[in-house]
Amino acid sequence: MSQGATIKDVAQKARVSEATVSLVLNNKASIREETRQRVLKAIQQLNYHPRHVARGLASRKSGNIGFILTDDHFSRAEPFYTKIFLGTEFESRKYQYYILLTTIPRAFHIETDLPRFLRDRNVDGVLLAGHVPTALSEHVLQLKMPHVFIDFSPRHKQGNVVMMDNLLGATLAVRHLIDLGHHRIAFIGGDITHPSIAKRLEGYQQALLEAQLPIADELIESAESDTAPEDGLRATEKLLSRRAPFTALFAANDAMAIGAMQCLQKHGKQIPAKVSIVGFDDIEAGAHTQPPLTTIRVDKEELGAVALRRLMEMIETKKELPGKVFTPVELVVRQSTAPPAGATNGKLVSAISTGKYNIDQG
Amino acid sequence: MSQGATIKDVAQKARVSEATVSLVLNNKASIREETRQRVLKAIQQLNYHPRHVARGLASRKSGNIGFILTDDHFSRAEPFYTKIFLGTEFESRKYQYYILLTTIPRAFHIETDLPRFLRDRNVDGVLLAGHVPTALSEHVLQLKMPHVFIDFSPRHKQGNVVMMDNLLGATLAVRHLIDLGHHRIAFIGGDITHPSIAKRLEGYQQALLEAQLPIADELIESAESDTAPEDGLRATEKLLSRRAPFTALFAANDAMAIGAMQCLQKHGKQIPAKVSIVGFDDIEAGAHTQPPLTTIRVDKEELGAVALRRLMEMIETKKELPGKVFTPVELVVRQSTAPPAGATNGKLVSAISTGKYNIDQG
DNA sequence: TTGAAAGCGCTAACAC
DNA sequence: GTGTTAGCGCTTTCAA
Repeated sequence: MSQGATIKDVAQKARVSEATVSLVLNNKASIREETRQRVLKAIQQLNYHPRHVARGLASRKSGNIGFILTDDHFSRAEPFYTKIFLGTEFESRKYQYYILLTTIPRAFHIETDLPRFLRDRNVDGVLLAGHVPTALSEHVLQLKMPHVFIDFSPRHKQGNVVMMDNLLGATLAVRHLIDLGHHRIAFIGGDITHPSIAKRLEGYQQALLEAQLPIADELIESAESDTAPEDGLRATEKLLSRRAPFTALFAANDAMAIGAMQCLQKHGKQIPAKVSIVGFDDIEAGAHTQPPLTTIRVDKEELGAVALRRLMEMIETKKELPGKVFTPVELVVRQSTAPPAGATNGKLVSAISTGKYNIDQG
Repeated sequence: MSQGATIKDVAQKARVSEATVSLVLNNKASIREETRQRVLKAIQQLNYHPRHVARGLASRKSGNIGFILTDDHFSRAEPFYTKIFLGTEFESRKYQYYILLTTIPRAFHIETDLPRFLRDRNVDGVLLAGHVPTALSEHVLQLKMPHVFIDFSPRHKQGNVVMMDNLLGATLAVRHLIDLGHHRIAFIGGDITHPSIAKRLEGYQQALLEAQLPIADELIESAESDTAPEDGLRATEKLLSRRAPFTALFAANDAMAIGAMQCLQKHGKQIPAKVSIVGFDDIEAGAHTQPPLTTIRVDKEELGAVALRRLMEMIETKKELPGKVFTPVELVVRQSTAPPAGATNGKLVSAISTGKYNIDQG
């Protein structure tokens, strides 16, 4: 266990004090270049690596970040949060920080399910990904521990949130349909109480307004309670039963879009010949549907990386970073969208990127 | 940061020395019950939680376990390794240990991609899940760091391995088909160099031998290089082209089984009326195929938990634990299997559990 | 059964 | 610029 050189060995070898080695290590004070080189050389020769725990104790920091999400989010088939985590973990390497990933049950009880690292004070800050229980987020606030919410915005709190740009994404999706020549564009979305879904509906409406197209209630179906393929299927079924014609459909996410495709195909409506479809999220399954799904791509790794950077900044400056950050989204055009039957002037559109991070749009 | 009671506060409040508090905490020496209670009470009153880093420095342990897997394994759509990790993380709580999850690229270079915690000595042991590069496993061996391989057995090393019971699982699958009355049972499997796949083929053969059925080469197709649905589809296509009749098919995993189903259905062979199919792994998609897939279930969380327990034992005893451990598997009967057309005496079979952990079978 | 004291390997004031 | 001196909050001998 105790194998490996310590700072003491380095100090001796370089004929300086331990303090100097520490200063070089953390390039704190200005050190004469010559001594710096001597220390660096000793470090290399001894293959010295600072012990993370020792550093933690002395600096009164743990050097760890907690990453919390509910177990169902994590073990879901679509590796959405997994990729966010990956982005976080990768970014954390630049800061010499470690990520402690833990899941909490969906039915969260604060007495039994509170992540240990919160009690142990074994993290300097936490990342909360996806929908987390209010009891937990309130506890974190109360601890006054630096934190960032990812892809979720708790009701009782503004700020410290990193999300994908739902509003812009939805707008891009619907604009794409409009550009193709569609006028009657339907929307399906479940769990409309979820802030992300609500924003996507808002984007849909906004794009229609922009184009001076009417917002027709009979083309909006958002009563389902979840956003799985089955919900998409049911929502589309309802839409069809209203007999209000539409040539395109924007689904609040790819999962629902896939359900919608099944429903439409069952009814003999070819995609995109009869109905164009756009989804949201760019999940893997969407690339393998027949036809492949046009969608809005979200950079999950970037979401995780941005959140970590903000958190590190908060930890270093000991200040809250006000505002939400929205990470870019982009339109990915595949084969599920085309000009409506009989259209004359559908513009040709290719993948559109979206500029940079927008702050505080929400 | 420095908020929170320390051992000193507890000692004062309980009118004992810090050493005594420590002893109570780790119930090391025999402490008089009365003092123990006094200490415990003080701990509660002060809501004391030992600082993880301080403990680590003093005990010369990090209190962390590293969990290493390749990034493609981790972000794969089927949350196989994710669930293994979940099992590990959950189990680690009992030991007051934290898991440091890190991914390595598939194209691993030891100079640039070696997990930091190995350099920092920030873990007391490591778990390596799935196929990991030889360069890495050799480095770990060389560090003499306690380690357990999960679902993978490096060529250069026996022991310290936890796997699902591939041999038994395959045997159960094929026995099930035999019990239903099948005699002509095909096998498809890709990447036969992978130890797990090889074991499954072995189990297939063993079950046939047991039942005194011939092992027919023309019913075995294992030339594909991977085990994805496409490979299953191709393998089945080859099988059919040989015109050797079969009434049942055992696929080396569910992914291939799904591909096989597509192929057979395309050729108008109804499942299970014309051909029965059994897969392996019990992935989620298998429950939603038409018909739902009979398969071999693997308890992924348990796999992770068992691996952690073994690792902890190695850390505590400072000894290697020789031998491989095989975690149980069970047959899950769904609708993709039935007696062959015209069968008279297919036994009715329900889910069969498999007894307990077998050591060193492989 | 308990306490005193040393020390784990590093950082952080404050001198010089 | 660099060294000295204290710790950080625990565990761990070794005595008593």
